[in-house]
Amino acid sequence: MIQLIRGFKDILPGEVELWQHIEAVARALFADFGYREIRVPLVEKTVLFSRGIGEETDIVEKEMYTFPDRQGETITLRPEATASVVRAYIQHKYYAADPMQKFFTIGPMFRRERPQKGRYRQFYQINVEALGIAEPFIDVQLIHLLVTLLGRLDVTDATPHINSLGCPQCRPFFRDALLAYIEARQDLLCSDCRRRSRRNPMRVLDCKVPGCREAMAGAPAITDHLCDDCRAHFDTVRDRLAAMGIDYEVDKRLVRGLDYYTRTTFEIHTAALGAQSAVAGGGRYDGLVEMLGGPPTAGIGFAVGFDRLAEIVALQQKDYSRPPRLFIAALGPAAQTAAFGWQTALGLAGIPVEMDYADRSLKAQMRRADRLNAANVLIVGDNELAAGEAMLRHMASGDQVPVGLAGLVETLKTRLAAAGG
RNA sequence: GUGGGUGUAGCUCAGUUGGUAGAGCACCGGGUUGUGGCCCCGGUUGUCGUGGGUUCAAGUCCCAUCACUCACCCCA
Repeated sequence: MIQLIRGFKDILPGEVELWQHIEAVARALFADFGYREIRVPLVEKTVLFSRGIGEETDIVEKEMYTFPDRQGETITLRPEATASVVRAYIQHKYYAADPMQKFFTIGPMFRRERPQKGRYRQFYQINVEALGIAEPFIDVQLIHLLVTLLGRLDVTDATPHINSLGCPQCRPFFRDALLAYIEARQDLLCSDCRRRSRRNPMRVLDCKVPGCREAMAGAPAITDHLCDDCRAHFDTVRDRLAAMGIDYEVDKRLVRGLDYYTRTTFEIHTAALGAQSAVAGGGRYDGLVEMLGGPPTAGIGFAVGFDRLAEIVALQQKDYSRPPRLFIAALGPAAQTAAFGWQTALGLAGIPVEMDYADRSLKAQMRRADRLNAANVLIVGDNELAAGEAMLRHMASGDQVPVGLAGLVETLKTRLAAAGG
């Protein structure tokens, strides 16, 4: 038997309907706010990600699926979507005609991590990106969209955590202050933190090791070191969120793993998935367009972890399946032939109908109708084809299923109840 | 990359100090029935994850390996 690759998974019928539901809710919401779908390739030149995400991130250093194609060029399965969307924005010169562009995209990403709950090597994200809008309104809108999306999916325990990472003007001052603080407490930190303190001291802030948390409790907060512009931006975001009635928490430990983030960052966590608690996250990346070769352009976006979101929504145990409206239990060769014709006609009329393609016992066919959760069952023998035709006309002409037509059709539940439980 | 747990039928699992592989559900056929639920009878399904080793004998003990899973790490 050939098995699928470690960390990859099948999304089977039954689960797919839930994914479709989530997608439909997301698409409708984004469309209502003027976000347009963009579909970008799954494979890009490696340099797009190494430059966009950051050479020294874990993603680029050890998690990307990178390989040479036949001509020897090094290409990579996309580990995230933002870099590709920004690349498309630059390549198609959106900045020239109208720099303000709002996109969304939904699709698979690839990272070679060790699989665990809510984490796969091929995972799906819902991405929203807004380019060319520097004003804090858009930060607020994205957080609002995220909260609304989760709300419409009945995800309740989701509060946005927000922070500001500052900008290239003010972050160096904070970084210095943080480094000084960390260096004074080197021996209190775990080995991971001592290692990463040099390269990315901000990551020490969100280390989960108790000793580190303790040692970092009094660490300087980025929000105390923001320049005037960044401070004003962050204050406006907070004011507008409050004005919209969105509950949020300022989390000064909130830093993000990708190098391109600036100013506003946000995450949404949930307790439903154990350690993989982040279900969505995003932030502003005002330098990224320029870094990838475009003109200086503001940018902000978020990603929703689709797999995790689907697992959370699945906990609600709602039924998104679309069972057949009718099951035709045909007894005898003539009835089978007629039933096949009816299934075709009703299917073309938009009414999903199931049947056994084999002339099996009524018991076997009824079991299958039950398993498929068919709304109605038509039992028809070789001598009852005329009644079946009448049934067909009724169903094809309107939504109403005539119950009890010639005694042939009844809902399963009615029949079972009549049989006396 | 590191650590823990788990691998036996389609599913959930049992399997004693090592002695020829089991149950329930599901599936298929039949009986009963107002041709169906319930009930009754019968039947199919396994390279016991894989490969080695110990042994007269391994699902069981040992080693390796793979997969799944949870956590670390990282991230959404």
